[in-house]
Amino acid sequence: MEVLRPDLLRTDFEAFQSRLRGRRVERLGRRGKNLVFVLDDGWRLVVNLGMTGRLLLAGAGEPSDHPGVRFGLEPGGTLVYDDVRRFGTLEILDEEAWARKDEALGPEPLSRTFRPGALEDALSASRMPVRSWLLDQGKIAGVGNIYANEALHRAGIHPAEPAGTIGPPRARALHGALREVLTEAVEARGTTLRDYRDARGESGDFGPRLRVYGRDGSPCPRCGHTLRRTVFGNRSAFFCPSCQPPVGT
DNA sequence: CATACGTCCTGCCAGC
DNA sequence: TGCTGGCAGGACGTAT
Repeated sequence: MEVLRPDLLRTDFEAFQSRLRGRRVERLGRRGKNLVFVLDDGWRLVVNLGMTGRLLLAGAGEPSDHPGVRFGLEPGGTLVYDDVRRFGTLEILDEEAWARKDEALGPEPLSRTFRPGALEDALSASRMPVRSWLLDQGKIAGVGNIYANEALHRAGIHPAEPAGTIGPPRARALHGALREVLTEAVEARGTTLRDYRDARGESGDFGPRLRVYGRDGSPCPRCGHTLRRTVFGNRSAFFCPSCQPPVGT
């Protein structure tokens, strides 16, 4: 292993190396935006890609521009964690530490056990703008700014509307919209705005299917009104002023 | 406790 | 052509 960018590690460098060296990866998982490598001793390597992180198999696709950590694999090959902006993190957790992190995350939107009623109840307890609510990993796991905005457009909800005023019918619509957009995006292997690549170096194909994200000034694909952009919570929100009317109008 | 905002970091692109 | 300001997929710490 080679750590070129120690600031990516959330675990002390010595422990990071010694906990990984010689271990076998028993399985790979995902929880929210965290990639989980379960090791043969029960510890886990947990990777969060942040904005621009990628995991690449060296030699499989494009070369890594900004390698942060290189893992030598047995019997051969190299897995590279690459990240221009270095907002991503890598850490080694034991079962207990992983359980705590897991519990701090909200439900998985694509899980069978995620029911419309649960979303309805959770939303009703908050006064946050619903777009910010969707980005809060403790409330619902794995939803980022692209899919939060896309789901809200499909559900006809203004991104700045307080979560608590949405009410049962639209909460059910949002539940369906989230599952729909996430399922379609996964099938398309993700959205590549600029940097995202899968482990083979391939771009995702969902970009052309975005209806509002990054499309302010263009016509709404549903009604033709001009899409708008606004900023709150330090993040851009994109919406159709006609399909997603502000609360009270 | 819940919510709001600045910050971390680098690169790209529109506009002047 | 070259510079500058704004903006970017996330999440955390601090302030209120």
